[in-house]
Amino acid sequence: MLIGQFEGKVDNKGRSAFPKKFREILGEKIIITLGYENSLITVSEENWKSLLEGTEGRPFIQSETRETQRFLLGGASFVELDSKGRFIIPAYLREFAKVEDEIVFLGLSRYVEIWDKKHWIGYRANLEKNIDRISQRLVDKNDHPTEIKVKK
Amino acid sequence: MLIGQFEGKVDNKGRSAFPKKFREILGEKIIITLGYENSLITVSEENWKSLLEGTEGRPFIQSETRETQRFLLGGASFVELDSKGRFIIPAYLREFAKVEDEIVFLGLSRYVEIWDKKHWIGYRANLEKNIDRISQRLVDKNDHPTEIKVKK
DNA sequence: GAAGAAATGGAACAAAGTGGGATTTCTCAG
DNA sequence: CTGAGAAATCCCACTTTGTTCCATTTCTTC
Repeated sequence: MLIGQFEGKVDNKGRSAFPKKFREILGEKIIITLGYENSLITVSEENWKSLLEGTEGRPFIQSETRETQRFLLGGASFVELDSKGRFIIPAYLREFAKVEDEIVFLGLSRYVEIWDKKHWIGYRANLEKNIDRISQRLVDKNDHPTEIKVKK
Repeated sequence: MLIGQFEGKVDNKGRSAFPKKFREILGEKIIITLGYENSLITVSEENWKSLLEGTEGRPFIQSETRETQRFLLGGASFVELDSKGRFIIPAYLREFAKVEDEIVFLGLSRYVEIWDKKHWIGYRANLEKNIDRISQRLVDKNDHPTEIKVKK
């Protein structure tokens, strides 16, 4: 299970070392794509493929299909770790996540999020301030099943 | 499978270099035609026909069928890459896609979309609003215990 | 504190991208 | 039918980028 938080950095060639602990679980071949709040998501190849099932073979003349595919396929990249466990974050993803120098790897059960460190610190500060309220809402929601289906 | 996105440019002779990764999959002879949202579609000869599925075999009396086919078929061009992997986007397609200087190649499984960079950035900003909905599926799927594939 | 493993940074090498110029082809006018 | 001009194509060389490998430093463990 992927848990914990590790810091890393991106060198001047865009290279970044994947934390050892995570590497053992995710494998050498990983998929990196756009995530929430301008973070990046990395998942194993297997998990990625299982997500794609059901999106393939759909008529591309439907606009919904096109949008989903542009996001899932056009936004994702297949990366391999080098012999030292390093990989290159594609330029457009670095741009998206506003990655500069220092980054943070977050183990979230089955996947790993990558954040720009400054961005993460700012986000976390906000999160900690509001965690009581957010958790409370989560509890409230779970106590009222009828409200769960509300998804923005 | 064609995934990821790459940036490219059109030189002063109208030439563009097709990204290496895509070239290896598509081959040297490609078909380029009008796409949706003012993008361009490039596809290998083999996949061209399967791409048209969904538009064929429908009653010809439907004007939508005729129009969709005129759009896709009538706008198609056959292009070959030069020894350096470069090709020329036909003038009418450059006009259609409002291609100026910088372009973006999007790998979408069986075909590649080409966008004017500025146009893509604008479109993507809108697309990112859907990130929540789609990313949630990626994460949800990974959290379902029944689907976990146990790794060493 | 020493030995081994891992992380980091840099240098060297290879590959791909870019631009310019020369040659060929095409078109249109004389 | 022929020649000039423009456009397209080909080819070569330079620049930039990406990749691999190696050496040094840092961290762990015994």
